[in-house]
Amino acid sequence: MAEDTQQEVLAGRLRSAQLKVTAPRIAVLGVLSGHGHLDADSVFSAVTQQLPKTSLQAVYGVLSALVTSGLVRKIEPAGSPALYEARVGDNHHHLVCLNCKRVEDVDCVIGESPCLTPSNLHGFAVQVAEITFWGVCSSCQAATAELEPTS
Amino acid sequence: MAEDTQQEVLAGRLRSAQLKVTAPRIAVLGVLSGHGHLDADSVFSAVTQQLPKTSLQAVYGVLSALVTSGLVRKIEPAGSPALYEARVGDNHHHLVCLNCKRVEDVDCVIGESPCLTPSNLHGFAVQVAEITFWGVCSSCQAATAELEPTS
DNA sequence: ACAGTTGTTTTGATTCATTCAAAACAACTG
DNA sequence: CAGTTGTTTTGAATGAATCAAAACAACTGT
Repeated sequence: MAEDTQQEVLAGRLRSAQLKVTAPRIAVLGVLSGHGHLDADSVFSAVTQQLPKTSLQAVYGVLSALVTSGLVRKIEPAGSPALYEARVGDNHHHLVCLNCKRVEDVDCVIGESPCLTPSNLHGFAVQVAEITFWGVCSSCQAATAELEPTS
Repeated sequence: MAEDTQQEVLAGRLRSAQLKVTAPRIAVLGVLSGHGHLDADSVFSAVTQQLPKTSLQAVYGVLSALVTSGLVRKIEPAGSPALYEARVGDNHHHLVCLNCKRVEDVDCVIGESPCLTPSNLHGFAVQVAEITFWGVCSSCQAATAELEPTS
């Protein structure tokens, strides 16, 4: 059935990253492939629905292994717990809502290379440029407009 | 003496931000004007040298008041506690060492505006773009080179 | 100069996300 | 299928930051 093939795809990804294939790892990878940006606790909740005896620490362990091997990316926006996403390898950026902390992907920035070129490197060997756009998401704009109809 | 005029300058900055002038606030502002990027605990250590009975919570309270009023900027690089800096109003960016977490300022990015223009806003009202450059600082490069002379 | 009001600082406790460590256990190798 | 290696569980601990109430200090107007 479809679930099995999906599990095999995920297992293959784990194997090619030289990771042992375990049920918690498949579950975590599956959850992250479905949803966008989840914190450890949300991943834990989702995982325990299919694998009830998984511990939170196992989730932390799995996430850390997946991040280290490059299968999952960890982002840490100010004011939120760490978030994990399965979209990887394209160094995309993020839009974060100042109000509700919702996160959206930003495919890339116009021009691209300017953002990777600081004017003064202070002797640093720069490896990546991480851009976070802070703003107000559409739902929060709507909610604010409702509270202040004419100001 | 010079110290008094410096204190008056800091007091003036507090007044023009509509903040009451208190000894802990002047001390915190003074510490941040001298050094670069400090976490709450380092600010606390520096402040208690001139004002021994200041509490850590007071430092947190002062920092939060200064940040809210725009006199101090708070940055939260992944993997470090929050850092505070007195340089404010110019939306400069940061270079962070992947190894030792040292932070340096980046005056601005070549081109500047491209980095403020995401390709898809997802309905967000974007207010600021924050750029963090991750790399290895010169001291850590030197330390690594010493451990692996020819590889 | 001083009393009142407002806002700040202290004191003490608590929260949350995350990490550590040891023992029990399961996946891959040959 | 047994052995090795690495993972997961269990239980506890950490660090950074926040909350709340009481004591206190800065500014206002008189």
